[in-house]
Amino acid sequence: MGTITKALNLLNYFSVTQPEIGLSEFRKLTGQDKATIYRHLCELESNGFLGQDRQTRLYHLGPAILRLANVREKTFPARDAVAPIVDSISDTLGELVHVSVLQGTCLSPLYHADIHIRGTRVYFDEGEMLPLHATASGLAMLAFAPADLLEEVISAPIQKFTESTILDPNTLRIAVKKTRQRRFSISDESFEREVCSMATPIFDKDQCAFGTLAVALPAGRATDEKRAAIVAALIKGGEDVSKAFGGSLPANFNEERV
Amino acid sequence: MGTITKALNLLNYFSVTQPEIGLSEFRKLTGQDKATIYRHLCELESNGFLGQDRQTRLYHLGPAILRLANVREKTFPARDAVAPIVDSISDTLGELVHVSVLQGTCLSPLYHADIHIRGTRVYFDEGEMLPLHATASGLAMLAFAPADLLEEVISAPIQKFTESTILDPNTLRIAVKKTRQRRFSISDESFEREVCSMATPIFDKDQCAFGTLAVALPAGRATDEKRAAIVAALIKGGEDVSKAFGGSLPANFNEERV
DNA sequence: CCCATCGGTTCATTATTTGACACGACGGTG
DNA sequence: CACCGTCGTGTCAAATAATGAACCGATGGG
Repeated sequence: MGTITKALNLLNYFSVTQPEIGLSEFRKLTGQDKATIYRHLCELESNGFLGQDRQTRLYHLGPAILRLANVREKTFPARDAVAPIVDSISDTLGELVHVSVLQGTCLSPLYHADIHIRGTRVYFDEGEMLPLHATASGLAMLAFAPADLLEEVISAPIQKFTESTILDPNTLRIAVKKTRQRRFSISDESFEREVCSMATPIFDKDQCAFGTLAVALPAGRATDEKRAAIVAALIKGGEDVSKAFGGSLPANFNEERV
Repeated sequence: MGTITKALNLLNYFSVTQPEIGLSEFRKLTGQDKATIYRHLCELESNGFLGQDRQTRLYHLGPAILRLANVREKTFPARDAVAPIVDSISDTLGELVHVSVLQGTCLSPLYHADIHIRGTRVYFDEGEMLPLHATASGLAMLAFAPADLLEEVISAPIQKFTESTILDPNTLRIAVKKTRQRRFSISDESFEREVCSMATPIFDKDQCAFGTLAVALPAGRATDEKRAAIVAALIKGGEDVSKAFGGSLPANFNEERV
């Protein structure tokens, strides 16, 4: 692994729940040497990717990221492009909908539409990465990405999130295969308790799956009728989102269904 | 210069006017070896910081940046905090106002308020870095940052933007000193033709200057009355913005004025 | 058909990174 | 006070990764 990757990886430890991280904590998180991490942190800081609190000495994400995000959004308005589609699906279903894109062996949220109704709703954090093996989005991604992605996930240690998290490689292979046949995936509380989620892949202009469109709802609300509605919305929405990215569904995508 | 800095530096070449960059172009821009750049680009891409168009092979900023920007804004809502203040100043003055933060030897825009009136207005790009020696913001920054920043700027080659750009180190020193005395800086067409700009520093909770509040307007509109109004707005606004960041003005800041 | 340009790849050399250890400073705690 | 953990530095030999020149295949002109 190159030096650049190691340094950039440090940035991935920041999340909404952990916006500030100290040197010792990084050592625990990464297992790397203190001096190494420190040098990386300094270099990231001097480039504006990190900032440091003078009192607590804790590090946090820096302003350089905002500038880059600005350029990215102005020139590749992906979020703007998907937002109306995701919002619309969320409105009709009355559930949380999100679009995430593959980043290494995780999915990174790109946009999500919250719902504003009374009662329970799923909490979703756009700053948190989604694991491939435990989420509906992940299954949908694995099912339509090149096969070596699945192998990569299986070869790594598989983290357990709930009682329903798939831990066995073979079970995972079967779930992925089933997802490929159905064109959408289902996750019943495999990532978070009480949360049911369904997802479908989205494709770029080369017909490569690069992310997912997903719906997440409290398990108690996931009746058969609701599920059917979600599937319909996903199948239509998946195509819409792909188009919004300038992409299109693979030719055999519709026929693959069993 | 470390490997990490070199790689991150590649990201800085992206801007709204140049959202896609190819390998050869990077070679021209950086002067580095092609293979080196290529490896850096690959590593940045595999971490989601860059994406590549399969047809044109050009690189663009990746989605990982969006996620990090999201975390940053959710946890350190700097833009949200500053926005109302900047908007308000812009409204009362009827001119473009922006807040930028120091990043290395440049200023990186954090937020700006456009004006929506007929006639001329200054174009401002939040994705573009501002040089320290040629802008009002830069002078204000230099005047209140540690002295070695000025030395660093002077020791580097000084780029000429217009006929009025300060190129001579001593002239720059004098301008900085004057700015320190006045508490605000003026730039008459030293960065862009026909643009007059004025700025004041903003301070964090350690009373360290970390950025600037600035107003930019067409030179023709910069009458004496207008300038007086801008100075008043900057002096009040500088304190407001500093407070919004949880900071405050240095104790001797008001007394320094001559 | 030749030449230039571009993205991508290879490989031996070189320079950098790495991690272990050590030291000083700081802040909190018993 | 002594003790503890943490951050920030240094040093240094060994390991590793970065480097740049050369090379390849594809593409597009003239």
